[in-house]
Amino acid sequence: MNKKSSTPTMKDVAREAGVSLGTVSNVFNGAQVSESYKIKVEEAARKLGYKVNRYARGLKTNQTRTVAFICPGTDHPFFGDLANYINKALLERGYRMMLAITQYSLDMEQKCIQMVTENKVDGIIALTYNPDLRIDPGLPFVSIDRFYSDAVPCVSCDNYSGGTLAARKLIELGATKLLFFNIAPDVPGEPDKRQYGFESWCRSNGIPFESLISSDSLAFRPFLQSIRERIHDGKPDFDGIFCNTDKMAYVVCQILKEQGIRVPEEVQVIGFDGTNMFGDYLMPCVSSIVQPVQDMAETAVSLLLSSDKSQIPTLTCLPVHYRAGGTTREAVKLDYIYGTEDREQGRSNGK
Amino acid sequence: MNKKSSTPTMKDVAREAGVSLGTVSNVFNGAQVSESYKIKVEEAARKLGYKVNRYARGLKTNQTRTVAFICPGTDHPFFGDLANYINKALLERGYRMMLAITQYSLDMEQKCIQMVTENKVDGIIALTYNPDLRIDPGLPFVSIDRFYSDAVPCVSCDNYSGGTLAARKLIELGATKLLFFNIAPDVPGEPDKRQYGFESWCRSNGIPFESLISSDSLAFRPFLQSIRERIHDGKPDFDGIFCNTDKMAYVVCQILKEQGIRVPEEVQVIGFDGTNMFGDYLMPCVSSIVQPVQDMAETAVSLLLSSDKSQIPTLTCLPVHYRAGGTTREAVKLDYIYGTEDREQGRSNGK
DNA sequence: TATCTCAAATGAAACGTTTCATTTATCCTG
DNA sequence: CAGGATAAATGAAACGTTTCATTTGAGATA
Repeated sequence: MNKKSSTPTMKDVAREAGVSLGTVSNVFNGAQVSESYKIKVEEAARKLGYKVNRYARGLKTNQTRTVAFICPGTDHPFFGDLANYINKALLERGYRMMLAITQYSLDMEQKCIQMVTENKVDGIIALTYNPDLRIDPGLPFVSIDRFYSDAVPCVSCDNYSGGTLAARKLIELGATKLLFFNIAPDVPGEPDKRQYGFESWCRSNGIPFESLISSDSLAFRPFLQSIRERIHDGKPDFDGIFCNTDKMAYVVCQILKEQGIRVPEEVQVIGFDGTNMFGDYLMPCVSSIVQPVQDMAETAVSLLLSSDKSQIPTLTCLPVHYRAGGTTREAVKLDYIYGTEDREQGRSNGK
Repeated sequence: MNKKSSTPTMKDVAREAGVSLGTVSNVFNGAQVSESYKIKVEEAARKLGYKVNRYARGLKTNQTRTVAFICPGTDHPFFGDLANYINKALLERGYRMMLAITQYSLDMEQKCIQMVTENKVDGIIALTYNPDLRIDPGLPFVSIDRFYSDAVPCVSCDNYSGGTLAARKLIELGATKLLFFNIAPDVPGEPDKRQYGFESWCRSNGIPFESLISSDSLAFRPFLQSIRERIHDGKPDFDGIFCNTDKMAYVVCQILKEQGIRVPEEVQVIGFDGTNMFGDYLMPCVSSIVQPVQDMAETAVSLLLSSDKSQIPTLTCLPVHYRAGGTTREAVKLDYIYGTEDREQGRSNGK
């Protein structure tokens, strides 16, 4: 019956409907077509099971309604959430997300840019660490958490205020001598400002504090070592800790527990990220400065897709807030599981 | 200088190198080309900054070296890990992953299939729930955790043995009366076998048990309600709980805590998934039956890409194992943080 | 009726590759 | 040195769309 068994093309649809190729194209692109022809074409397309060939279209139009998100991995809850929200925001605007994973490798970051460029994406949102990234000035690009240049808009949260807030909260909740923990990043980035905010607030308010920065750039083991050295047995000489990430906060809590130091009774701990594992159901979680992940995703997408390129801010810092968890001494009893209806976030599918 | 300012094509490279179009193509596809010509072409390509146009190539070859992974979301640690490993396995084989997120919506599952088909992927790996999914028999397809038909290979873990193992472990660790918790799935799937394995082992060994299945299909709230009803105040009439997922296990632990029941002293809890949040650093985590996520990813990829389609098993069940966490009474003290060097998993970048 | 207008339909050309039937060059063999 | 065999290079055609200059035809106008 069919001349060929392969997937039907517009030409097949045109023949089936008894119209020209251009008309078929016009139907699928919403151009001016008389109602009767439109119906004929749509019917033929349905009958043949026609699907547009995005490669032919992309070749011709040179735009793909696809945006790349380059990120270290989906294995970390923060990145996983971010990818999820960016995907959502793009979908709502009629775009597709192409995810490129770098596995925390600086070389891969450049390769991913190359790859997504070959795929003719209409823009790139990137969470990268490589300071020497070569960015094509012709391709819309939004960076997350890393400032490259005035030509590359950067979206981050208000890290500085987050640091300030953490210090203030710890003091308000009864701590008197503070510690800051971090792993030294090997390239500067927006998150560094958490420390500046923390230290600056402590200084302004005459609060004694100490910052402990594990030197070895990106590995976690030396970090464990250095905090274990700092937290010697017996009575600790501090009672409030601010960690640069939630993950570090969990580790610190564990080490405190090892040493027989009770959290939050003796020492209170605040992390950063607001990691929302298992929705809100992982309890008790670490107290944390919450990044507005969804806002960041939305903002990155709308900046990238914005048509008025002259109006785009160089750096956008979105507001953070504090979320009480199980590692601080809140006056009011926590009430997560009994929480209000709006905490339920759609279907969970039992997972 | 340049005839046109747009991105250079193979034609431009051919002109620059003083060779024919076909030769340029041969160079980039590893066909037989003399060394001197190869060098000329590569030099010209570098000079012009030539990048292959995947849309032109895809149009011509009708294959894209891209595989779609359709999954509910990257916000759940299990899916996030899976996506990460599938991406890795594909990359190692010279393929790219295209991620399509369904947000747990059955309609979206079909739309995602449509979308990735338009994008001419070479195959699909899907973690879906819709029992009526229309699957193109001409396109390689591997399903995860859901059996569709003999024509669609399914990869899962050994859920049945996992259920068995959970029951056995609880008893070995001193429990005497067991409980199983789950949310009733609205469509059957491989994970259902966890319950069968659990119950079957209990029956064979004369262990008293009870299975509590929250009826409302996919929401988490009724689940909370039903376990709270079951766990009434005072002395519980059970001392071991197996939960169908880690997330449920965390919730159950939290509710037990609310009721003043100590874990693991009075009641021990085992979950399912082996969720590896923050690498291995979230401690103490829930005791769990660990799914071999990486193996599952590798297997799905190699089944999909296997050239000998006649040899592909209908159902592949990969072995699970038990991982002690903080919710069971192990004889030996846990030692995660002090663990051996091989627990460190590459760079963590401070996140 | 002849002419003009304008919307609708047409179909050839182009997008940047790969493919493959020819052509050209090189090296042996007798 | 003629003839044959092999390897390398060539360039036109094709992939399935979109685009756009052109054609068609139905009303409206004179």
